[in-house]
Amino acid sequence: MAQSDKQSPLRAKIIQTIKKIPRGKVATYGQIAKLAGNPRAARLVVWTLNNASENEKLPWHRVINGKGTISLRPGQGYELQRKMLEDEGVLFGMGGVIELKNFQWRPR
DNA sequence: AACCTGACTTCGG
DNA sequence: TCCGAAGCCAGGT
Repeated sequence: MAQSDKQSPLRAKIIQTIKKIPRGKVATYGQIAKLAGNPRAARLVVWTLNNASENEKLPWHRVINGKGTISLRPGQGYELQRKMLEDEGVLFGMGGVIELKNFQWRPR
């Protein structure tokens, strides 16, 4: 009853989750979506980042896709994100692939 | 109101 | 293992 929540609770949840990603680690869109409560909201994470990344100061660079690669395209922020991750200690393999088994954030 | 887009994920061939 | 299509959520046009 009572639908007092008109805003999207997921959006706030997603933001909080991303803010919890520790430095030197990365998380996937699906992972964040799942932690936020909707494993199917991977695309919602994208939308949220684009809208709140600067407002909430989110570590958007720590969010990558499930393949372990940066989803951004060269010239669209790819180089920047990669640089920021490398600066935190995240290593890239051939093809710009990050070993998730070593760098993926694991909340407990 | 309908269609399209977006830094995705998952399944099938 | 790689490629293509479908599914998902919300906002913009």
